[in-house]
Amino acid sequence: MGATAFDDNLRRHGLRVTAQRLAILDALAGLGGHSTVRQIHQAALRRHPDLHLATVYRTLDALRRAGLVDAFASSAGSHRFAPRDPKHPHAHLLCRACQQVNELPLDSLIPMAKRIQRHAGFQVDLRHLTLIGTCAGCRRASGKRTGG
Amino acid sequence: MGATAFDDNLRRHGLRVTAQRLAILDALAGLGGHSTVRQIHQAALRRHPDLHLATVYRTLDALRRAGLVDAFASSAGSHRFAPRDPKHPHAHLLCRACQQVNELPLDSLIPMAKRIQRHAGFQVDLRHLTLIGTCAGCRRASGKRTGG
DNA sequence: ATGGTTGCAAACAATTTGCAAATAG
DNA sequence: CTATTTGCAAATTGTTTGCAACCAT
Repeated sequence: MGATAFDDNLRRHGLRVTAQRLAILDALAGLGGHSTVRQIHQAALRRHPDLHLATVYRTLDALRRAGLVDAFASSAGSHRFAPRDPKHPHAHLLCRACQQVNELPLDSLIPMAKRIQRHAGFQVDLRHLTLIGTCAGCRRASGKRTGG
Repeated sequence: MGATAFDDNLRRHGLRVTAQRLAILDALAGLGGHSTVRQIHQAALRRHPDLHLATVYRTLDALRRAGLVDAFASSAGSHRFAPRDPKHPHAHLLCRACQQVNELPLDSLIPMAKRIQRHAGFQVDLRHLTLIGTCAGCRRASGKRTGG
């Protein structure tokens, strides 16, 4: 582990490179995304047993401001965080039934965003978009309604 | 009290008609929508000075389950509530800069929802949709970027 | 009368903050 | 060396809950 990509990313954004931050970035990458602060903390503890929860909050906030992670609010209490992947930008599909989060490539949404910007002057941030609804599985499980 | 529309709505959904609930519904209507629990409580206190905050939480939850109000999570801590208006269903545009919430008629979004349902099998609940971004005013105020 | 509702206080959970010690640059 | 960053504990804020009294039905 000859530290590298992470180090650079941090420094590039004017943040100091600390063991804690590397542990958190590593946890974020490992969890894959859509994780709660609690989950990130748990995962990062493996690399850095002393890591304090408050540090995770502060670090995630710094990373968010630096644009290294995306944050979004779920209706269920806590926020979720995901490492930002410039190669595969995506919005989120949050199933109200099973609380599972899936990804939706931005392509499907760009026309809508353009239309809204034209009509309402509002510039939608598609990376922070979370669509709430019912996933295929849960819809089948309950009384699959076509809605509308 | 000539009670009426509100009374009926409550009873129709199997809820008892209490002074507290009428005060809360009235506050919701007066505030117009997108209000926090705190705001609703404050407003409702005028009609019912003893109204306890816990009651507001319980009532809003009951109203939400009954489909009389919509709830949505803002990234800034607390949830927002709005009376549901079947005549003018709308999604929400939340400006990250000024925290202001505006409405967006669902028409603009239905094609997108249909496409997602077809492709991902995910049924989007458009009434709980909050688009985060930057409103026209704030975009002009700061450095209006066209965003990628 | 009887079960849904409320007020209250206390419990909970998520997040933030002040401060001294530790440390990256 | 100096400005950041961290650990910790305590404070804040948002929300939920147990329970006895209360009130709509």
